[in-house]
Amino acid sequence: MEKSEPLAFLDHDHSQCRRTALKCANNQGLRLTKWRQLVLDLLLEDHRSMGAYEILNRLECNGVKPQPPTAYRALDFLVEHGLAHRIEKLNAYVACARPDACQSAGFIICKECNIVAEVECSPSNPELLRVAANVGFDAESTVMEVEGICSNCQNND
Amino acid sequence: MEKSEPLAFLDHDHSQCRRTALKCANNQGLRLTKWRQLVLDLLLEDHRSMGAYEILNRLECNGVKPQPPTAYRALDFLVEHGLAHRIEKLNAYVACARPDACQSAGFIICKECNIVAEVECSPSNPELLRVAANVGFDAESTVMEVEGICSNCQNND
DNA sequence: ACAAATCTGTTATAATGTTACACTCTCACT
DNA sequence: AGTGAGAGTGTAACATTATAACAGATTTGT
Ligand SMILES: [Zn+2]
Ligand SMILES: [Zn+2]
Ligand SMILES: [Zn+2]
Ligand SMILES: [Zn+2]
Repeated sequence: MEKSEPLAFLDHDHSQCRRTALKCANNQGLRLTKWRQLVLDLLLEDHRSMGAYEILNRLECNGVKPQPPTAYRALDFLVEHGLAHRIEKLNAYVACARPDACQSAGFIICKECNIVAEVECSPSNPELLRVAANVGFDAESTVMEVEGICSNCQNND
Repeated sequence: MEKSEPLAFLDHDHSQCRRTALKCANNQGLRLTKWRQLVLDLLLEDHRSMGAYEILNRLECNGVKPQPPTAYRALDFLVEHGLAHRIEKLNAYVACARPDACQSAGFIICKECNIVAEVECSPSNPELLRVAANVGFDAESTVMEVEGICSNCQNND
C-alpha cells in the first residue's frame, strides 16, 4: 500500500488500524483513561467522522451516560495528542488514520456518504505559506479540507 | 501593491476596498437587497471576521432588528456569490478582499487579534489534490486556513 | 394584470460548545 | 504508608451557532 493512499477509500483490514492506534497511544505514555479509550474506540469503528454529540449519545460505561464536557474533554485530549483530528468543515472528529506517522494531514470529505479520507501531506498551500512568512506570521496550525463527491457516490446517482 | 500581498496587514485606503466590493456586487447583476447590503457593509468595515450573531446584533434598519435567519440568509447569499467568505475555523465571516478577482482563497488567521488576511492562491495543497484525483474524487470546494500569531501581536507580548 | 420565483418576517427548536465548581483519583515524594 | 500537587471526572447550568417550517410580501418576466 503506497504511503499516500487514503486508507478510507480502500478495502483494508480495519482491525489493524485499530490495533495500530491503540498501540501507538500506549507507546507515547499517554493516559488512556476510560472515557478517552471509549471515545477513541468509537472513532476507530471506521473512517467516518462523528459529531461530538453523536459520540456523546453512544458513550456509556456500566450504564452511566456522561455529560457533554466528558465527550469534549476526551476529544480535546485525543486531538491534542494526534490520535484524532477535528474536521472544521463538519464540526466533527475522525480517528487519525496514521497515528504512528502523522506530521500534517489534509482531508478529503465526501458530501454524500460523509466518508473522510486522511492524506498525509505537507502543511497548507505553498503560496499561502509563502505570503504568511513574508509578513512575519508565525504559523502554528493548518486546516486543509477538500469537499466533493467520492467516486463511489458519483456512480450511485 | 503586489497582487499576493494580504491587504489586511497593510495600511491602505480601506474606503477603496468598500467601493470596489459594492461596485463589483452591482456589476454582477446581483440583487443587493436591504439586509444583504447592510450585512456586507458591516463586514466591509475592516478586514476582521465577524460571527453571525455579532452581525445580527448590529443589524438594524429603521429601528427594526431582524431574527437569526435574516442574518444567515444574507451571509449565505454573500458567500455564495463570492462577496464574503466563511472562516470554518472561527465559525465566522469576512468580506472578500478581492471580489473582482477571487478564484480561490486561503486565510491567515491571528489568534490574538483575530485579524483575517485573505490570500489569493491556488486551491488546496498539491499533494492532497493529487491524491484526490487519483481516487476519482470530484473536488468542489476547499478550505485553506492557517492559524498563528501575526507579527504585530508577536511584538506586543 | 398575472403567475412564478425570490425574498422577508416570525416562531420555535436543534446542534454545537463552554463555564464553573466540587469531588476523586494518580503519582511522585517523603 | 502518608501526603500534597496535579490531572481527571461528575454535574448543572448556560452560551453560541445554526436551521426548520410556514405565512406573507416583493420583485420579475410575460
Ligand atoms: Zn482503517
Ligand atoms: Zn461518497
Ligand atoms: Zn481594506
Ligand atoms: Zn495579531
